[in-house]
Amino acid sequence: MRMDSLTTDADPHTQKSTVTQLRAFLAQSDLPDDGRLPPERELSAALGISRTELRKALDVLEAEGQIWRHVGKGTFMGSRPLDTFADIAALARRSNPAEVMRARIVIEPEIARAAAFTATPADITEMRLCLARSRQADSWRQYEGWDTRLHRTIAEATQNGLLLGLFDTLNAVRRAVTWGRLRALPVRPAPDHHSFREHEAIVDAIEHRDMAGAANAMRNHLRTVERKLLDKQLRAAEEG
Amino acid sequence: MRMDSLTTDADPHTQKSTVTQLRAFLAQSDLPDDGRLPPERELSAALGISRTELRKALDVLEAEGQIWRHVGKGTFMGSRPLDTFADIAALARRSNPAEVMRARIVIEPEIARAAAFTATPADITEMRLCLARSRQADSWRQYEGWDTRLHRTIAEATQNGLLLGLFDTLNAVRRAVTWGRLRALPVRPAPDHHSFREHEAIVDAIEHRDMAGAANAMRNHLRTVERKLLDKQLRAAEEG
DNA sequence: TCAGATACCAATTTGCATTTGGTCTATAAT
DNA sequence: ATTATAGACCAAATGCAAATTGGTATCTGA
Repeated sequence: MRMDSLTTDADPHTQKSTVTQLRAFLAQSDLPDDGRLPPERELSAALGISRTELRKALDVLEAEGQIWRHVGKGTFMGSRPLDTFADIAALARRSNPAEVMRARIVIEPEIARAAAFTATPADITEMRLCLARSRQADSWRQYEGWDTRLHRTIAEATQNGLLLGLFDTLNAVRRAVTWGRLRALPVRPAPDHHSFREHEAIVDAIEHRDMAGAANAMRNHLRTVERKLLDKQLRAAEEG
Repeated sequence: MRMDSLTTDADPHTQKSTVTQLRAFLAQSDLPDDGRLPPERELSAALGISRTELRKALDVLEAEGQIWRHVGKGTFMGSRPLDTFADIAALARRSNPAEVMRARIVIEPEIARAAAFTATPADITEMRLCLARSRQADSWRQYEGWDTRLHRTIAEATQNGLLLGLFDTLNAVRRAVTWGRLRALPVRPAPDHHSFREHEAIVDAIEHRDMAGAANAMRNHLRTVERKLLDKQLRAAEEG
């Protein structure tokens, strides 16, 4: 450990003064709402210091967490916005089937409730179409396709693009999460498959503008799915 | 009656033939990996038919679910992929403050309900901390920081990483959406600001494991925020 | 009456120039 | 010798105009 590293830090006074000068400038200048401060080239000119020196001062503020920077974007006051967790793969890696199921049970009933209030006749027509097609499905894969589309149509019926986006994210994670794994069985869902009745109850409630009924029907449906899923995992655990 | 001699007329035979011709073309031409087929203008020229007629044939294929189309993008084979916009910026561009508020009212009460079931003592301690800090805030910016952290702590308390991820997405969109715009007023929130009472009601309910109460308190809080937001927009509209 | 051609529209993509933080180098200063 | 300065360059990000593309309306002609 060489002590001269401290002395070569040449004049702590100088450094501190530039940081102080910068702090003062930032305190008195009113920044735009997004907290962005001027580009380094402008700021250094405005402060009458070199860009190098300014950057050293900015390094200090960044280390203190006062500012955050990003190439091409700029330098901003405040703390860096949390990493957009919107990465499906990352979410899926951190999650698991049970968690996905719980999240669905939290989110989707409320989406159904909202849809019961905002759904257009066209939405309901499409829901009915999904119902019919899912009954006619020749394979589980086809059935799953129409099931997914029904749930998404309900999310669309909220007429809220953000809710639809959140639903899509949830759905993408659901598909990405590694389950036991979906069988591509040639057999088709039994005509008395529980989802048929449950799906119909949901669409009926939405059609009748029964918000509470829609939420309950969706919750009931997802809880049944959850139960079947847990049963399946148990059986797989016993067999495996 | 000789049907086959009158091929110039617009009978079902002609229409069907264009569809067949199109099918044959698509079968023998190798499309790029994304399944995109040539623009309508090119394709109609290549097939020696008018764009109108081609579009009618494409309409048939689309109804059959063989292809999907999107303005500005093109026409593609296969089923339409769900636009998985996990992209915050894209979501924000398509959304607006009112929509964000509605989405919060749909999602967050249920998150609070789940949190009331799963919150740990440590979670509740942190919520109380956020409450206290928000009361002590010197500026709206500081207050907003603690408010955001409180809501996120509640989402964390669900112990569900996926729900937390969805909440973060919602929150990121909320920040990204351009409002009237947040004032950087030097004044601090009044000591009797409505959010203080409402936040406390939420945390109280969570602490008492009162799931319905937590959901109601959160809904009540967000509805108040929504009302204030609308009032503000109205005033801004009148002034501007 | 209806297919065909044309023009226009809005959503989207593409390409290019600009901006911006990050980094390196040469020069001058001390 | 060290350091500060200025300048140049890079990659990421942005902004903008032009081109592309599916969708739609209008006019024409048979």
